[in-house]
Amino acid sequence: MPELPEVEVICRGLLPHLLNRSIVSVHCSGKQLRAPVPCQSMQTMLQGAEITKLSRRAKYLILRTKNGGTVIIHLGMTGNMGIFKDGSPTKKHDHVRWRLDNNTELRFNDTRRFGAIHYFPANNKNTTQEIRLFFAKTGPEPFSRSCSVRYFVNKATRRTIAIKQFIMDSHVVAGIGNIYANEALFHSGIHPERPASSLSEKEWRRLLTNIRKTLTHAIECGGSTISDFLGASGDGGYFQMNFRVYGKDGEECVQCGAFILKSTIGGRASFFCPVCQGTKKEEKGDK
DNA sequence: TTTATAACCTGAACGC
DNA sequence: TGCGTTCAGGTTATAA
Repeated sequence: MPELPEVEVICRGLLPHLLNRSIVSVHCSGKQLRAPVPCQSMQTMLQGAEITKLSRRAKYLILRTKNGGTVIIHLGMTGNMGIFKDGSPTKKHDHVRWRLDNNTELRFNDTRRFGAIHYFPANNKNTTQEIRLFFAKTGPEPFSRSCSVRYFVNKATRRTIAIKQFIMDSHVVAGIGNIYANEALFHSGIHPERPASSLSEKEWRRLLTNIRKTLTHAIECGGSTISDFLGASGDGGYFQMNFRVYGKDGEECVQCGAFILKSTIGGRASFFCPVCQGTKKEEKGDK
């Protein structure tokens, strides 16, 4: 389940294999992802296009070509990308293959087809504007300066939604999924069901610090391997060894020894320590 | 405007 | 062993 760290790891892993390479052809499985794959336009417009940039925004990979075309890829729940030798056996659920000029292929594999591929053609004068619009509602990157304590305090004003759902909302802040929301809240000692507006400035500072620390550490570890995710190298990450609460229900808390509890918040499995993370109500005297 | 929920999808795990 | 059910979860659309 690729979240920001996993997408960042894939991006860094793919970059040296893609930069300055030209796309020879594009092949699609014909199966629809979350949105229809723009196969025909990619086949027409990307042929011979040189890749000049690969970057990440939120949980999206952005591939740019010299002729101005842009491919935006979301890995969904089970999506993965990797470089393979041309002609090597394809796997079930390989949905898009970009053949490169050095006898390799960039492949997009997605078992559950929750992923998405968007293509903004080179000859469209409004491409830059369209891409800007595409990300217009996406919140700031957790590492950016605009993602500050003040930003969160303002954004959370009068919001009664659970803090865990709030930080997982991509319109609020980009890239935080279920795993890292659970972990960051644990490290901050904040109950996941606390209303977003109930956090004090001090708690927001602690939470923002821990979101950044958790994401940074996960990137350094190569992400987390939870059933589906493999980095661009084909190796799994090992951040899951650092999980303190995620998937640990019934186990003892590493800090206090209490049993980790599991509940459903916003339809998502949520894990927390009932002692270290206090209660659903705001901390006394912490406002 | 905010919140809640359903839908999309496949495979693993589980119970019978 | 085989079948049916449940669960996992990011994003979007829709309803309340």
